[in-house]
Amino acid sequence: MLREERHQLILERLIQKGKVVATELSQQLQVSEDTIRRDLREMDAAGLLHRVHGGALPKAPAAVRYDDRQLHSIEAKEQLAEKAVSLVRDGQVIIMDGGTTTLRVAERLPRQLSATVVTNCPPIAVALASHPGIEVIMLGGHLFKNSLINIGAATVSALSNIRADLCFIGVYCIHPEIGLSVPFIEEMHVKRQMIASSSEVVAIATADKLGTSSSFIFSPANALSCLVTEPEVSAGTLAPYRELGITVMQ
Amino acid sequence: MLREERHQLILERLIQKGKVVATELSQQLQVSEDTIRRDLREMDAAGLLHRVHGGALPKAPAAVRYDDRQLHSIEAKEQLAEKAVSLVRDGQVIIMDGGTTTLRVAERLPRQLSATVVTNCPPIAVALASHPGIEVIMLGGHLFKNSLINIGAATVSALSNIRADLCFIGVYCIHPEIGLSVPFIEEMHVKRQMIASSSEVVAIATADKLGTSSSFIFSPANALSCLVTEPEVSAGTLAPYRELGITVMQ
DNA sequence: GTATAACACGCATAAACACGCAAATTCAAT
DNA sequence: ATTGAATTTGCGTGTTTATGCGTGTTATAC
Repeated sequence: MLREERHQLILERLIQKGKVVATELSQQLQVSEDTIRRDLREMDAAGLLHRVHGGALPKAPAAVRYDDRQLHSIEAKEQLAEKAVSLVRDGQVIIMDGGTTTLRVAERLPRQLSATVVTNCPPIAVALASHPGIEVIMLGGHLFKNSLINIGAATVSALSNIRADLCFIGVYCIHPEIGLSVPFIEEMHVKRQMIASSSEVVAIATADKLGTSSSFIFSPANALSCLVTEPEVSAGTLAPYRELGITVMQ
Repeated sequence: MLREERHQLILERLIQKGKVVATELSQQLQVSEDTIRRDLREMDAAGLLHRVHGGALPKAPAAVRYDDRQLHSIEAKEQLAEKAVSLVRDGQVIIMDGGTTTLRVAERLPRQLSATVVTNCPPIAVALASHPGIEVIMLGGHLFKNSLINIGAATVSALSNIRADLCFIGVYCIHPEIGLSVPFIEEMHVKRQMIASSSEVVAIATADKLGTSSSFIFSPANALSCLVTEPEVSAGTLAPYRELGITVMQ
C-alpha cells in the first residue's frame, strides 16, 4: 500500500463518513497507528483535513447530517459490519446479498484483501469498484427497486452455477423455529439459492429483527453458520440460536 | 520488450488497477527496477501519471475518475443527453450501455415515461430505481471497474435473449470508415451484442470522439441509426456519416 | 484525581531511490 | 556485412524515505 494511496483513501472515507478514527484506519489499512497519525499530521499540515484527538474531521463540516435516531442505528450497523468483516478470509468467493448492512460490510472490507464478491446489489458493486483486490461478479435480473437488488429467474439461475465459501445474507425477519423470512416471494427464491450456493452462511441482524417473521420463508434458522447481532441482546434471546448450532457473534 | 511498449502497459495497468508498484512491474515485465523507475520518471514528466514513493498513481484517483469525467464538458453532455432523450417512445424496450453520457440520458428520462431499460451499468440501474415507470433489467457479468459496466460471456449471453427497440451505445471512438472501436476487447464483445440485439442504435458522441479509432472494432459505422453530437461540429465532418444513411442530430 | 487511550519523539531498519558508468542494444550509413 | 553514434539498460554506489517500535507525554473519560 502506497503512502499517497492511503492519503487518498483517508480523504475518501472522510468525505463519505464525515470522520475518520485513527485506530480504525490502522486496522483496516493494515499499518501501524503511528503511520496513520503521521498521515493525518501531514494532511492536516497540507490543509486537507482537520485533525482532532482520536482521528480527523473534514475541513468543512460534512454536508450530510443524520438525526439522532438514525444515528443510533447507523452506529449499530457499523459495529455489526465491523464484526462481519472479520469472518472474511483471503482468497474466498463471497456472495453478498443486498441491504444497507451488507453494503456497510462491503465498504469495510480491508483494502489489501484479495477475494471474489458475487452480488445482486448494484450499490455494492459500485462500492467495490474502487477496491483494488476484489473481483466483482454482478448477478443480473429484474431490479427490485424497493431493496435495490436484482431478482428473478435469471438471478437464481446465475447463482446456481456458483459455489461460494461464504455468504452474507441480509435479514428482514429471523425466528429460531420459523426460520428466515421475507415479505416478497421473489426475494425468497433468490435468498434461498444464495444459501444453497454457499458453504457458510452469515446473517447480520439488528436486535429488532430477532424473533420476527414474515410471509415467505426461505430457510430454516439452522442453515446459518453464524449470526452477527448487537451486543445488547440478552443471552436468553440468543440461546435458541446457539442450540441450533449457530455461532453467535455480538 | 520495447520501451514504448512498456509505457503502454504501465498506463493500462494504472487504469485497470488504480495504481502500479515499481517492484511488481519490475518482476512482471522482466526488467530492472531502475528501468521501471526511469519509465515512471519520464511518464510523470510527460504528465501521464502521478509518481509517488513506491510506484505511481493515476493523475486523478480511480474512485473519482468516473465522476470527474462527468464534470468535464458537462454542459455539452447535458445537451446531448437532452437530444437523445427525445428519441425515446413510450412502451419501448431500451438497451443502455454504460458511460457518463448514457447515465445522463437515464437521469433525464421523462418521469411519466413507461418503458423497460436493459443495462449492464450498475450506476444507471441505481439512477433508474427512483423512476416510477421504468422497469429495469440488469445484465450481470464481471464488473469492469474502469467503466463501471458488466462484461463477459454472461453479459453477452443475457443480451442475446433480448430484442430491444432502441439502444443507446456509449462511444469511445468513432470513424466513418473504421467504425466504432474501444480499447478493451471484452467491451467490444458486449457492445457488439448490444447492437445485434436492438432494432435501432443511437450513438452519443462528443466532438472529440469523431474521427478517432481504437484497438478493438465492434461495429461498422453504418450499423448506427442515429448519431447525436455537438452543434459545433462542421457539416464536412459529419457528411461521411450522413452518406452512410445515419441520421445525425446536432 | 486516576486510569486509559491517544499521542509525540527519537531511533533503527529496510525499502525505495538517484546517479554514474559500462555493457548491451538499436539504427543508420557506408 | 561493418562500423560508429545514439540510445537503452543493468549494476554498484551512496542517499533518501517510509515505517514500526520503545519511551515518555498529553488528552479524555469516569
